[in-house]
Amino acid sequence: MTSRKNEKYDAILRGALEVFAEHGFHRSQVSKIARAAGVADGTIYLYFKRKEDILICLFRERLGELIDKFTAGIEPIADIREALRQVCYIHYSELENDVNFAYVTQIELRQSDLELRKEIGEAFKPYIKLIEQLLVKGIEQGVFRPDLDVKLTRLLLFGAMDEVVTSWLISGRKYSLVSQVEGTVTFFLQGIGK
Amino acid sequence: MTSRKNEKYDAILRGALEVFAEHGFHRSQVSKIARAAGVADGTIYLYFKRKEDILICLFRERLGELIDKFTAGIEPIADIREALRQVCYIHYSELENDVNFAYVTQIELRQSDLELRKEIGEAFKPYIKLIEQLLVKGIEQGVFRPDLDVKLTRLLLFGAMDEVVTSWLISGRKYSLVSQVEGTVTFFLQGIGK
Amino acid sequence: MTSRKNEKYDAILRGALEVFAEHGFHRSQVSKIARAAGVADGTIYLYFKRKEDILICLFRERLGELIDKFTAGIEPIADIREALRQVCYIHYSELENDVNFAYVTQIELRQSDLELRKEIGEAFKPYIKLIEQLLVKGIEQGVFRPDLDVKLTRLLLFGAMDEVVTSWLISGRKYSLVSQVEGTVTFFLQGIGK
Amino acid sequence: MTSRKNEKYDAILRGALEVFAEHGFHRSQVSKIARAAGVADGTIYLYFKRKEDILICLFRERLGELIDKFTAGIEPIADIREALRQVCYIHYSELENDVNFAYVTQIELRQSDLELRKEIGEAFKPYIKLIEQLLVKGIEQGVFRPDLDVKLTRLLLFGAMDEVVTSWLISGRKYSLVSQVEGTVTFFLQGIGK
DNA sequence: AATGAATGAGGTTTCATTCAT
DNA sequence: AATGAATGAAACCTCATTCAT
Repeated sequence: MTSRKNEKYDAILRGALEVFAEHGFHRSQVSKIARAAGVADGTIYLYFKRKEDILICLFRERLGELIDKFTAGIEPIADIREALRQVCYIHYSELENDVNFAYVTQIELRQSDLELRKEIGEAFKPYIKLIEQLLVKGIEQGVFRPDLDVKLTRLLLFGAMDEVVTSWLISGRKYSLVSQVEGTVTFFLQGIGK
Repeated sequence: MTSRKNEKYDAILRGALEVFAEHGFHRSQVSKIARAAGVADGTIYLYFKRKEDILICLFRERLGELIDKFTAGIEPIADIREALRQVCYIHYSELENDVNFAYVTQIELRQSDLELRKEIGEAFKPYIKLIEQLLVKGIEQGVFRPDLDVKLTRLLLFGAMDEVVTSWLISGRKYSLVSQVEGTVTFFLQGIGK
Repeated sequence: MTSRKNEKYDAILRGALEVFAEHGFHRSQVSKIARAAGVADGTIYLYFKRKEDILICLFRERLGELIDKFTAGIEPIADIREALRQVCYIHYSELENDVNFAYVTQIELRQSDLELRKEIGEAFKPYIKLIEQLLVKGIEQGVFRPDLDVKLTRLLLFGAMDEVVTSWLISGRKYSLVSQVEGTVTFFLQGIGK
Repeated sequence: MTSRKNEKYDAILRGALEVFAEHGFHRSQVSKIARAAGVADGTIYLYFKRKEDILICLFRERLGELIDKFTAGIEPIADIREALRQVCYIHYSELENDVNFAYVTQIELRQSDLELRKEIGEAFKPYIKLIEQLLVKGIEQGVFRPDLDVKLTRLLLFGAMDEVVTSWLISGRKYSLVSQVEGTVTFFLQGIGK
């Protein structure tokens, strides 16, 4: 029942991901998304209030799944350093494995005004929080510098990874993103280590 | 003559910076920019091919000046670590001191499709190169790790600073950006240090 | 069975009257009417062919009742002048006592193209006819001018009353409509001359 | 110069009058009006804020002219009764001579919600005022009943004439409107009584 | 070089109506 | 008979760009 109900909703999100990634948000007409989703134009507005909402929901849905993967991925890891590596690995590998989603996240999602950016920032928070918790735990365990500014550092880590992904995308994905994990994590660990 | 010619050109860029910062790129009609610049709508097309060009040129002009400031700022500094601190300081302070430009750089400039993003990446290159040279020099001087992946690290540094600035903007500029220099640079130096 | 059938039919008309009066015909979505009537959107199309039909039927039903009231109201009155006064009184008092119906009659009903206007005119005919009969009887009784153009005069009477009602509605119903009966009827009976 | 400037404005109003009269307001697409006016769709929005504005302006312009004609028409007439006849004559003859304008005034103009109706009522005021002055003057001269409710009577007069015009239009203009002047004015001046 | 009136393509969204259940 | 999810046509308006002056 629920799955039936979500059928169109999911189809629209799938179609939107496709179209957004290929044409970019602003060049993606609602009718194009509808066609890709196999529904009528008007149907989209039964599930989403505005075109922008599709972008936001798309992002939220996928990011939610990602957060779960992050949480599940680092949970069993006792070593904080290893956990951080895992975060970076998941960040890079997930985006490398879903290029469409990577495009939407890195390029399209940024094509929005301040208002929307704030909402997106809100959606990112759980991830940022997760990094923060890692940092706090690391400080408690004496693995990271005790004088670390947690709020600043989480930005530095996220920003650094984010740029690596964007750059990889813009340059045409000519190299493996996952191969950058080692260099990134080494930089992080030295940076925040004692 | 040239200066006369530049008069309108500059006025348009100044007007555009104002309008872009206040309304965002997509909400900035050409006529609004023209009014802010004190010229007629059509005049803009004597100096710029398309609306997008204004954004690109605006960015290039200002970034050019910035690059000069960077170069001039670190030239006299012998200590590589200190030079890196200076880079970060200039990055943060320049954007903190010109909020309009900060908005355009961090928010509006990203509101563009892949095509435009590539052009912008091109404009950023001199800055990225400058960071790269710093890294190379640091490695040569034995101040930075010899196994540093220069191409990756420059992204990590830029990305980290970029995110700090964006986050500062989106959060409403409630704290001093320059006050984040120390934490940022410490993170960098430990991260890339021996 | 018939009454059961009429149950929904009536509910829809009641809902429509409510919604039309509050939002106006063009701003009254079928789904809004359906909700007000407590039925599904599709159900409406089991009873009415088009949205417009609801308006027409609504009007016809109520006008039918009104005509009956008019007929019943003037039947026992021997004095033609008094009968005319009664017509005006019913016209004003009925609309004053059902403001929703007044809105629909005076404002919404006019929001229709020529085609529809003709149909509405058709529905008005019995009322116009009733006025006409009154005039004829009055002439026969020697109470009214024998040279009266009946076809014209019925329009003049109806139009005059109609305008008084509309003006009362538009002005915000700040005075009693019934209080205008005396002035109106006096005007009818003796015009404005001495 | 001014005439040049008004050229398009007038053309649009002329086109709109044509299209409104033929198709009705709601069925008159902006593009249809533009074509009839010989301008581009967008041009319309240089002169009118919204489609509705065209209707309002069209009406105001023409009504303004009419008011002038009314004023000029009755000015030289000393006899109040004759002046009233003249008002009715102008009212009927002007609309009979410009059927398109008649359609817009009697049918299309009413197709608007309460908000707009109020604005239209505002535009009608000068005409209503003019009738009022006539009544006042007539009372002063002892030609009309001294106990006349001026505010009510002006509505009765206007409403009566208005209905005659509308009915003439809806019935297909099968008779001369001007031929109704005598009957109408006689009714006004002495009512229906003997 | 400068103007700004004119252009017209383009896209989101609404909502009356249908139809499978 | 009743539902309500789905449809998809339809149209206003915006605004980047042009071009006659």
